[in-house]
Amino acid sequence: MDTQSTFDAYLSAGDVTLGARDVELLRAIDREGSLNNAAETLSRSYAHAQRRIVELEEAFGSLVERRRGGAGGGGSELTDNARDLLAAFARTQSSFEGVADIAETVLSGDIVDRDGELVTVETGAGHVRALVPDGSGAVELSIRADAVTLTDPEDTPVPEHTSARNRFSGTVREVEMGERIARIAVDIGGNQPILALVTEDSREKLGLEPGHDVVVSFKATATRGVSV
Amino acid sequence: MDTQSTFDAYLSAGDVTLGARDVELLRAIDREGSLNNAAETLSRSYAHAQRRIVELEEAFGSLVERRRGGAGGGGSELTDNARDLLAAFARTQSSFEGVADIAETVLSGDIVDRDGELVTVETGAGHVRALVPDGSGAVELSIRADAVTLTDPEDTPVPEHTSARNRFSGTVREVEMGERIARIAVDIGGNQPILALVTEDSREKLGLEPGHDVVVSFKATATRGVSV
DNA sequence: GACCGTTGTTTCGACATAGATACAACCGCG
DNA sequence: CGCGGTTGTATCTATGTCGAAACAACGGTC
Repeated sequence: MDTQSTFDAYLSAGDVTLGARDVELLRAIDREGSLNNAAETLSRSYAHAQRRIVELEEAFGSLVERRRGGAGGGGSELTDNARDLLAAFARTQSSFEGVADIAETVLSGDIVDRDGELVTVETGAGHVRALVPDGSGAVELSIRADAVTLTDPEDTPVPEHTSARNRFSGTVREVEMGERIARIAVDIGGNQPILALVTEDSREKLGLEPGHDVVVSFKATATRGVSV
Repeated sequence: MDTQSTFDAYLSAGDVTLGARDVELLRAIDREGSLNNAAETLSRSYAHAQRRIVELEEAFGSLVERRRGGAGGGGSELTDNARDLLAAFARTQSSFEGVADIAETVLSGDIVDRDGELVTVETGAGHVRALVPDGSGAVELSIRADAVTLTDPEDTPVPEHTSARNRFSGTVREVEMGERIARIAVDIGGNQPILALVTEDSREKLGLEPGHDVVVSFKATATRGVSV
C-alpha cells in the first residue's frame, strides 16, 4: 500500500473559509478584468461566483472593486486587501506542501517525563525532547528532514549554547542526491536512521559521504508526536 | 480582518482519499466493536458507512475484519493495517497543525540567483538561501518560528561546519513566554524581526533577554518562498 | 431448528452545492 | 437616446452526498 499525504489549505475569517476554489476565482478576476469573464473562463456560473464574492467580502473585507456601466460595460479589479490575501494563501499553501512532500523519520518511544506539552521520550537512540499535546506512554515522533541540522563533530556548539535541544552523534549511512538538494540518512544508534535534507553546497562542505561522522541536531519545538 | 490558516488533511492511495470523517468512523468501529454501533453512535447511516469501508479497503487494503452471525450476531475489529493507517494520519495531521498554528516571519526580497529550486534572495537583512519552486524577481519567504535555531555568538559553528545555510547575528528584541515555550523576536537588521520558538529551558541557558546578542540560523531547505 | 444481532445490499428521499437562465439596473459612448 | 457589456438578483434544475428504511444472509447459542 502506497499512501501519500495531501491536504486542502484554507484561510478562515469568522465562519467563512476561503479555499483553493475561491483563490482560483480571485486570480481569474485579476487576470480577466471582469467577474463575468472570470466565471466564463473557469466554466462556472456567474451568478454563483458573484454571490460567493459578496459572501467572502462580508468576512474578509473589500476584495473586488466592481463597476457597472461605462465604457466596455464596466469591470472589476482586485483590491490591495485581496492581493495580500492571495499572497498569504500562497505562503501557507507552500508551507503545507513542505509538510506533505518532505520525508520524515518516525521514532517510536515512551514518554518518561512531561512538562506541559513538552515531553521527554525514550527512544532507541536516546532521549528526545518533543511536543506532544497530551497522553502518556507510547508515542510516535515525526522529525521532518528539513528540520534536521547536520554539523561537524569538531565544531558543534555545546548543548548549553544552542536552542537545538536534541543532538546525536552519528555516521552517514546513505546519501541520495537530488537536483540541488541531498537527502542524507544518518545512523544514530536507533533502529532507523534520521533523514536530513541539506543543500548540495552543505553536503560538499561537510564532506557528507557514507561512513563520515556527523552530529545531527533538531529542535524540540519542531519535533511533534502523537500518542499511539 | 483576522484570518487564520486551517487545513484538511488526507491520506490518499490511488484515487481514494481517506479524510477526517473516515478516521472518525474507523476509530468508532475500534471503540464500539461493530460497524453497526459505530454508525449509530456517530449518527450516520449504516448503509453508507458500510459502503465507505468497502471503498476504502479497495484502495488501502484490508481495514476491518467483519464477522456476521455467531454469538452476539457478529462484530468487527480493525486490522493492524488500519491501526498503522490511523497512526500515520494522526502524525501527518499533527505536522500540519504545526504549520497552521506556529508563528512565522515573512521576509520580502528579490531573487538574485537561482540554481534549480534553490535561490538566493536579497532581503533587508542580507542574503537568504531558500526554496522557491519557480518564478523570479520579487518573492516572499516564510520562515517558521520552530525552524529557527538560536546559538551563543561565542560558540557558533563556522558556516563551513553546519548545514544551516542562513545565519545572522542579531539582538533579542522581545521575549514572550508561553507555558513551557518562549517566543523570541530577534532583530537582525531587516525591517522586521525573526521569530524563534524555543523551550523555556533553552531560553534560560542562552540567557535570552531583550538586548542580548544571539546568532539566528535556519536551513535553506526549511525556508520556502512564493513569487509575488 | 428458532432466535438474535450483526453484516451485506438495494432503493428512496432529503439536503446542499453549483450551473442555467432570465431579467433589471447601471453608465460611458457614439 | 439607444447600444452594449457589465453587475446584481431571483428562480429553476442537475448532481452528488448521505441518512432512512427495508430485507436477505449469516452463524453461534439455546
